Amino acid sequence: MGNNAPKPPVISDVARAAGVSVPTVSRVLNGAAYVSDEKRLKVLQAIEELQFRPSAAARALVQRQPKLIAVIAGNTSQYGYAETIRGVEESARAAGYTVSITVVESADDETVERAVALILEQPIAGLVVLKFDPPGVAALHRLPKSIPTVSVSGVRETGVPQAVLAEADAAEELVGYLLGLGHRTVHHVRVPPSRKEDGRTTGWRRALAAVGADVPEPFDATWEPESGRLIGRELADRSEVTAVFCGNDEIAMGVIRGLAEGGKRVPDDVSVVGFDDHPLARMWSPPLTTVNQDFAELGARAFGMLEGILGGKRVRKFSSERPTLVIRESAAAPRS
Amino acid sequence: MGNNAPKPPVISDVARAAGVSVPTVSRVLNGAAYVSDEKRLKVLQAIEELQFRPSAAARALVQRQPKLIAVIAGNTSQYGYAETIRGVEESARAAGYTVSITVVESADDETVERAVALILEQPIAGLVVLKFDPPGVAALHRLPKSIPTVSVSGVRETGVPQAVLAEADAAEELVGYLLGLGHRTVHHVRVPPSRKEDGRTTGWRRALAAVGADVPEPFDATWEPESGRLIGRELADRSEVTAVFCGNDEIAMGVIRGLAEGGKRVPDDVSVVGFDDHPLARMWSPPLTTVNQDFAELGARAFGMLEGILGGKRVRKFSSERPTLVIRESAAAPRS
DNA sequence: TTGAAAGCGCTAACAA
DNA sequence: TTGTTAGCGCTTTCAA
Repeated sequence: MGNNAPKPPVISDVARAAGVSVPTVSRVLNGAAYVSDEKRLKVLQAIEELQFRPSAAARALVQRQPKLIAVIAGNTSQYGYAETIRGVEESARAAGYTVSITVVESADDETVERAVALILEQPIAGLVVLKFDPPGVAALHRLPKSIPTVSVSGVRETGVPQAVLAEADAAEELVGYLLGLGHRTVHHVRVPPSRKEDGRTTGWRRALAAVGADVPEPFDATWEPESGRLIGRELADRSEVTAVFCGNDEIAMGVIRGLAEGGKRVPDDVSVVGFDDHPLARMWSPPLTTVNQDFAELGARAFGMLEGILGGKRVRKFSSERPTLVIRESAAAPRS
Repeated sequence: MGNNAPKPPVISDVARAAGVSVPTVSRVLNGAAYVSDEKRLKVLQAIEELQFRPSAAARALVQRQPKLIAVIAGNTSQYGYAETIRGVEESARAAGYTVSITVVESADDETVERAVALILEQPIAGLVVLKFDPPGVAALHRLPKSIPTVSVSGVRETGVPQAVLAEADAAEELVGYLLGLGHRTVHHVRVPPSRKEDGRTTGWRRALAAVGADVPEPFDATWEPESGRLIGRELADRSEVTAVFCGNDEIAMGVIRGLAEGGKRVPDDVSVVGFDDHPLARMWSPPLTTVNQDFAELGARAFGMLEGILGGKRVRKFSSERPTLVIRESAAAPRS
């Protein structure tokens, strides 16, 4: 079997059916020039009858403005990523663009190169790169400068225009809050950083420095909550830890579970805070103190910048937003 | 400012630079026919120098086989959706395809029509429709049959080829387990169903019928854990409920929180089970008893079927997989 | 208001 | 092994 399907009608079929020339059909398609009502009607009818859909490929070729935006990301199902992508997709769709997603699984040359090549094989109008992690950063470096690009990140950096979340400031505030509760210092479990150090970690360091607190060695988690659980178990055995700042809520949940398995209660024995304000954060026991980040808005903003560039507008280098502290019940004063 | 960027080189630029004809360049590009090593080298050099990338639009136009797969979904960030999309993307990428995502926000005609039109404006090779919910189902109905399509769902249905999860069987097993624990009946909180009734609900009904238990009116949640919390609060006041089967883990977590707010403990006062085996399910307190569904595998399977169709192969109508029960600690025998 | 002609960047057929 | 010639389906001149 296979392709015995009747091949789709093309513009000339419509023209013939309507008894007009091809350019006339094109004109009604684009609503561009004057077409007599009579012919317009005939054309419309023919289109309807034949179920005609103009070929996207041909259009892209001749118009030189594809309606496809490519998003490059290190992963797609992690909360922050998924929400950012949702924001991009939603606003892109409203503006008549489709979005493609390509994940770059690791930062090694071959993987990055393959993913980039794949993307460039598509007729794309522009790119949004989620550079929350090393693969994203690596991909950004491989991209030809000739394609309009916007990046999305948690820290300001020079380069392409960027939609950014002021994570460092928010993290500093959050850790400052913990310190204010009376904790001597705050331990840190970080998620995979985009570079040597990401905004969350920087903010943590700044808060500790501000009060002259000890700066303990951070723990490294992966994106999996399970890695948080393992770290939680370790933490449970360290009697000096009274407060833990986790790189995101999912890791915080894992850490809390690990702590529980190790016999420690939150927030009675140790305070644990997260980051992102995941929808489950407030359902957790205890409800998580965290920082609310509007990733969907971030994605929308990134698309907005890209749209500006595509429209030939002058676009600001940065568009940043400040996350907000959300105090719930997973942090308390240390036991005296 | 805007487009003062030098426009990208095209194949004829390469041909000129390499001192060969355009088709020769095309030949080395596609590795198709014989090209002398000498010319091949020159061409390769020219390509490198000019940073030439063949136009995807032109290729799609002439080859009639675009390398883009469109995924249509009711949402993108919900766990099951996100994972399925990841599975599609991953296997598509391995096969040299890019995937685009379009969300259909509701099932109303206009929304569906707009989304479909957007997708059809792209040069797509095939479609994967996630019909876990009404928007997905509606979209599927609007799609022209001329485009190779595969759907993904929790229940077998005729129509286009389908990758399916045998949710009803798994739900039946899970509810049966609860009944086996000694519960008189099991209440049900369902997530937005794809049609009048989805597999999870059907399985629940079957399990109750099998033992002649009462069939209480199900509760309807949205995709938001918060809706589960609200329902949990209601449930807390109903002393006859001893076991609750939730449509997914996130809702289960919300329900448990609501129950806790209403003074009920899980599983001591009431047993609650979820569905999906979300990565956070085992981190929860208590760890959630649920059903493991391999959505990524489901997505991969869907792409596999699509690839088969595109390759002109004969493809089976269904490809199903049986989820597995995961017993943890959120369910126990009822208090006597 | 309309049609004829040209061309977008590429690949496929056909000679040479 | 290579170049010449034709399109792919559409939009955009340019005349009429």
